[in-house]
Parts: sequence; C-alpha cells; structure tokens
Amino acid sequence: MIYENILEQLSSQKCKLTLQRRELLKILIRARTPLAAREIYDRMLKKYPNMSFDTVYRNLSLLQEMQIVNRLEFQEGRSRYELNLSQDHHHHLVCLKCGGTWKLRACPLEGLNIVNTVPEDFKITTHRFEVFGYCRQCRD
Amino acid sequence: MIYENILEQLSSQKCKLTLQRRELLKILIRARTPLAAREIYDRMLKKYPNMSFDTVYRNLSLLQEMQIVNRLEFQEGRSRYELNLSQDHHHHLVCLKCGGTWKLRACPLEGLNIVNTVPEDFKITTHRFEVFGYCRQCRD
DNA sequence: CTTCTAAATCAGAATCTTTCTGATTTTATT
DNA sequence: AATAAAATCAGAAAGATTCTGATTTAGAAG
Repeated sequence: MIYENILEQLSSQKCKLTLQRRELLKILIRARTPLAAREIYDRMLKKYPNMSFDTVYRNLSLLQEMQIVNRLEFQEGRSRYELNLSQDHHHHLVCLKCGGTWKLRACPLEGLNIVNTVPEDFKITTHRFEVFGYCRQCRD
Repeated sequence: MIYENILEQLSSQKCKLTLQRRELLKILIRARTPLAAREIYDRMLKKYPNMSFDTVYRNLSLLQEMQIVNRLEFQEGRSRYELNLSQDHHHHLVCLKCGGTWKLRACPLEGLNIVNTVPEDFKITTHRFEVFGYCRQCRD
C-alpha cells in the first residue's frame, strides 16, 4: 500500500520505476530504524551485485527532494535515511553508545513558545531536533 | 577575560598552552558566527603558515571534550564550531541560501512537554535543535 | 639557565562519505 | 521494434576528518 502509493507518486513525476529504485524503497519500508547509505547499499548488493554506490545516493537525493525520504544526521559522520510518512512527524532519541534510535513524537515547533522567538522576517522551511544520551541497556 | 579563563581551565587539566592553541581560541572568541574547521585553519595560516590541518581538528576535539566548544552540523556536509559559553545556552536559525546563522534562545527542553515524552530509562546527555529556512535578504 | 619528558605539532598518507564524469543500458512510449 | 530521455555503472574525484611516525615544544625539575 505504502509501496504502491510511492510508485504512483514517482510515476506521476515522470520518474522511471527501475528495479534498483523499487528495491531501495522496499528496503526503506522494511527498515525498523533509519539506515546509512552504506547499509542500504550493502542490502541492495544482495539482490543486485553489480550495483553502483552512486545509484543509492542519486535515488536518496531524488526521494528527499520529493519529500519521500528524510535525511538525518546523528553526529556519526554520515547521514541516515528514513521514509517520510505523512502523519508521522517525529524527532529522535539517539543512544550515543549503541546507535539505537527511538521516535520522539513531541515537536518543538508545536508549542508556540519557540516559533514566537523566531523573527517574523525569517521564513521557516524545516527544522531538526534530536536528543542524545544512553539507552537502558547502555547506561551504566 | 573569557580568554584567560579558558587558558586557566586548560592549564588546570594539564593541557599545554601552545601558540597554536591560543590562536585557535582567539579566533573562536572573535568569531561572530560558528566557523568550519577549514575557515579556522585558513585564519590560523596567516599567523602560522606551517600549521598542520590536523592541529585544528585535534584541538577542536579536545576543546569539545572539555565542553569549551560546541560542534554544530547544519546539513552542509561539514561541521561548524563555536565557543560554548556558560549562561548562553542557545540553538540556531540557519539560512539555507546564505548560510547565515542567528541565535535562538528558546530551548525545546525547557518546557517539560518534551522531556515528559522521553522514557525514564533513557539518560539524556545532550540535544540539538535547529530551524532552517530563508532570512530576510534571501527569501524571494 | 639547562635538562628532561610528556604532550603537541608537522607532514603526509589513509579513510570514509559523497559527488561527478563519460560510456552504456534500460524504461516506457511511439 | 525503434527511439529518446532517464537511469545505471565503473571508476575517478572531491572534501572532510582521522591516523601515523618523526620532530619539536611547553613546562617542570634540577
């Protein structure tokens, strides 16, 4: 369902439904946590052993522009990617030891307090919020 | 004053007050916006033309561990650094076109709303919050 | 002031992520 | 089945950051 909707959205924008693109989407849909480009590439290699790494990056950029994918940065020196499902706006709780992530539904922009401190002449487009620390397993 | 306090703090931790380290601190104190490692290096070269880039990174890591410096990521593919002055906790407003930044004094963790949504068994150590968009000059 | 040692620096290579280039292949339409 | 635009592949390139091994230096001790 999600998968078909996204394919539909891609088609309507004249994007070709290549095998690699389909596989990337399936991987993102299956993923339980945000994945690094490298992790996505490794999984795709199993099905398409001759794949170019570039294909992963090109498609992730495309999907990000189409707002189908979110690019996240958790101070790990590389980005991670997750599906951007409407009606599921969230932020992340990130464990600094194991790298585990959990969704945080509360959003700083929802209360008006913060938005009120932004100058009126600044046009907000996006925002990021992450909480770092140690999960139950990793804290001492 | 700020400068002397930091030198004092470094000394007390048995860190040597090398010329390069002093210069780096002066640059950060003078800076009006967070600087990329490359920008810091370029400024240091004027005074120490034989400097190694590595020295910049090594010292920034050290200062970050000592909580004298904040490392920021504004989705530009590289980090930026700023002094971490106590009593000046803030986040950033970042212009996606010109790269300009402004301080945002409101903090998502101040209201209890968000903290309440974090599981009790997660030990929070740090957090990040950035608002992206277009500044007065850059919006159409 | 001189000696000494750990810490810091330099120079350059290495690593890693991400982007680019040019040739080839594929999707989807005609 | 032919076609053109889009996408892919393979490998190089760019850029940030980290590492290595030899050399230098800050600060302490004599």
